[in-house]
Amino acid sequence: MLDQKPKTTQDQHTDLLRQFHLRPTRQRLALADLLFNGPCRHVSAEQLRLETKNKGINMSLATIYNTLNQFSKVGLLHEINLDNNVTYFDTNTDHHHHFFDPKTNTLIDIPRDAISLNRLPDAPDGHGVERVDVIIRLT
Amino acid sequence: MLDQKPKTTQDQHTDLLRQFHLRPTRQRLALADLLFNGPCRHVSAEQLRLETKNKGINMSLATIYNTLNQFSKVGLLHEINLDNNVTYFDTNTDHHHHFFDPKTNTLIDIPRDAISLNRLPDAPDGHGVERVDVIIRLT
DNA sequence: AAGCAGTTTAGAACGATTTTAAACAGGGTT
DNA sequence: AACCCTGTTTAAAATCGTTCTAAACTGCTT
Repeated sequence: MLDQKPKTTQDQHTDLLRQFHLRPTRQRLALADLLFNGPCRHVSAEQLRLETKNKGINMSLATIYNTLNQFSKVGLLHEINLDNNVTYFDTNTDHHHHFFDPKTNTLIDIPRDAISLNRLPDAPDGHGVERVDVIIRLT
Repeated sequence: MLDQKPKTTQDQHTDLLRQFHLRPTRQRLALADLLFNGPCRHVSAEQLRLETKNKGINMSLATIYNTLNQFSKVGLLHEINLDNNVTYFDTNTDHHHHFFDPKTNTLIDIPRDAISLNRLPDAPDGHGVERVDVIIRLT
């Protein structure tokens, strides 16, 4: 009888990356680990650079940018831009909304059904609606 | 009997600037002319640089940035940030919403009452709601 | 006309992000 | 195992939008 090895989160991330035709490299797995274990996050490239550095993972900033952009392109992350012209990456890719605290540049998720949008205007001619984002700016 | 001179838009802009304790300089009046005559606009600093250039108005890019920031600070403009990490300035400072066409990086105003937001979540402890922005991303 | 504070300017500096071109590493093939 | 090909990573340079600097200038009051 063969031992059925339990699937580690590493293995899961490997599978995930392969699904999107991204090679499961050391760097991408390390970032997937930071991003997709635990609760949803809103992170910038710079924040991830610090986290990898603190964990002793060696990775260039360019790779972090490349990876975040690739993850976004395949739909594993969602880009968000705020006042400070820094791109944040949201690990929650469901349709949902945000509180935004401009003092701390912090985002807080709002589940989609916590806001009811009745009566939306028609999209201009030749366009459809891709997504509706509500940002509640806090004081 | 003295001739009552009609008030030019220049004069109006001069008054406007004085109201906010901004000296009506040549450069600020030129930008006010581009921004506040005609319909509402969503412009970037770079767009205004081109417009002034094309009109033969000499003005450094730094002045355009300074002026746009000052106008925003006193409430004559509203800043908006989109995907491309460029700051746009909205001459419509009423509370309203936007369509956004990511192909052309274009914003289209939506009057406030064209969208009805029922049921908003409570702001997190210690915070109030400053503003609610709805961005309808077009295809 | 004089003087002062506020304004403009060119250019340097800055921070976030992308590009470059060369080294490297998966993952198949033999 | 060694080999190869292509995709990936890398450090460094380049780019882009924006802000800062320090010197020149200009409204405005006296």
